[in-house]
Amino acid sequence: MDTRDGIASIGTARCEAIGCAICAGIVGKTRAETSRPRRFRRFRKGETVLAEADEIGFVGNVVSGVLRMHKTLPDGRQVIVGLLLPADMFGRVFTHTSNVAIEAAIDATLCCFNRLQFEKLFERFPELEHRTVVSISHELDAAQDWMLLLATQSVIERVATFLLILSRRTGPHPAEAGMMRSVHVPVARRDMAAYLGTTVESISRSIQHMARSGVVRIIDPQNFVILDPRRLVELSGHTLEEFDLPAARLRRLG
Amino acid sequence: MDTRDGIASIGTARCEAIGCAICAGIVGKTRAETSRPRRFRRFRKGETVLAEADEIGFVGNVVSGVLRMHKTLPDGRQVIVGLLLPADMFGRVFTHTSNVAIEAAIDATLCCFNRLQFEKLFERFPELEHRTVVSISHELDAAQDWMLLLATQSVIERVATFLLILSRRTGPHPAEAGMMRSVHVPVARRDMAAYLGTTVESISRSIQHMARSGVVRIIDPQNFVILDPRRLVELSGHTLEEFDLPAARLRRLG
DNA sequence: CGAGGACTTGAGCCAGTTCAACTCATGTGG
DNA sequence: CCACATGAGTTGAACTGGCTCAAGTCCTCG
Repeated sequence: MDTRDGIASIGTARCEAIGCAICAGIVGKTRAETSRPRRFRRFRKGETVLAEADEIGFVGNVVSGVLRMHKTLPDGRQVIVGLLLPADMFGRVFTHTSNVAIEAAIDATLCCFNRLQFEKLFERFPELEHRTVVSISHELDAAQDWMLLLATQSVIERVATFLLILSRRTGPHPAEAGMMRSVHVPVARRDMAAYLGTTVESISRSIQHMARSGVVRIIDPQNFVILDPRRLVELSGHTLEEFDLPAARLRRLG
Repeated sequence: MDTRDGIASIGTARCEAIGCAICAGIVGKTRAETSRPRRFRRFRKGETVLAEADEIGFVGNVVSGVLRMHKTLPDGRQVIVGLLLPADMFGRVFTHTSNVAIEAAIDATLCCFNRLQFEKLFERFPELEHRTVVSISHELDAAQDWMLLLATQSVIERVATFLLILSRRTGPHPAEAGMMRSVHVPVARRDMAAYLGTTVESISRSIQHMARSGVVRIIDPQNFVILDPRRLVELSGHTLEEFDLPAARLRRLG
């Protein structure tokens, strides 16, 4: 089953640039044939993409911006079960109603497909369904990792882990030497707290503590420089390898 | 895409009885052709089915018994990220290494397929891949529900939720009237604690408290009778509907 | 019968929550 | 342009749910 030769991305430049899993999975001779069902949609910060228990009308992936998926208990307590960054898929195939609410955490552009049309594409592009399976699998992996974090880790460990994950996913590629890693947190404290299963106060104390002890420098509430990656990893309770940080390349920054 | 006419379960009586998602998804004229790659395997309580970071050699589903999936931090803290009951799928397609360790929580029989052979079946039986997508989606839903539980709920709420979920999944079908629901917890306190992100002591205190206040009756440490389903649901922080418990049918038992 | 494991119960302690006050940045209307 | 409101973030102080440690019971198994 070698399909690699047949694969040709038919996405726009933007979709190609971010490694859009969906568009890369669509194999077709003509651009027109395959790009018809796709539609770009913009959502402003705070707008709802899909409410909890909503009919799932469309699926797709994030082109720019950040989406947050959250769940709410009857009494109002809520948790963010995932942040979706560019290239991540959202929505669910073969599923009528959503298990989570999806909102734009900041202004976002989405590459959307009608769900039923998207499922129909599986017939012509089996590779697309395989990619969908892999995408959901990764989301499940992330959810299970997060369960470990929520069930066993202290607040400081959670914050450290969160910064390291963001650093790996969104940070500029690490220079060969130097390793001046800046981290941009794309959401406010409130969302961070809902994601990490704690309160804004505890988040604030953890971050200030890490700053006082020289592990990170606070540029502004949403931007940090990781001064000491090794110690940040120690604080996270994980190992260097889990964040793709080879020990050989790390050194302390002044 | 109407494949329903073509679907014929080729599983054994046992697979059919439990609604085995995989075997039901395999469409074939001859039993021999499709049942070849399948193999039943038995695992004794405590045996490892798949270790964390292991090569995923086979996938399949649970025929009888219970599997536990768990993750471990470098320092040894661990959490159970899921229990797999009969009819649940285990393993991961299109994935080389496992994100979780899988062990038999009690003696278990598994219906196993070589992973690569299983993926090959997708070509002939697209319905099988669809079912796989749905299966992973349900696992993701469960993981997200659990994140809500771990991030926001008190220990008593978690225990109540756990009992209600087990009651729905494994309990005898509720009589039209009476609703004498007995719940069998298929794992020991230690596993319950690891699943609910707490300690055996806290689990014990919660259960004893529910017994003292007349919500459940303790038959033995792993068997309970739900005396007051309504109050158990209240304790869980959820609503009746979330556990398929129509209010009209519930009444307090003496 | 003794050892070991599962479960329960008690008592003290602490991480993290809650509540409250304060700073600072942003925006709005007179 | 200032007065004021509003929201985000930080910091302090007190409280508490659940953890830790310790002891005890009960059951199973060799």
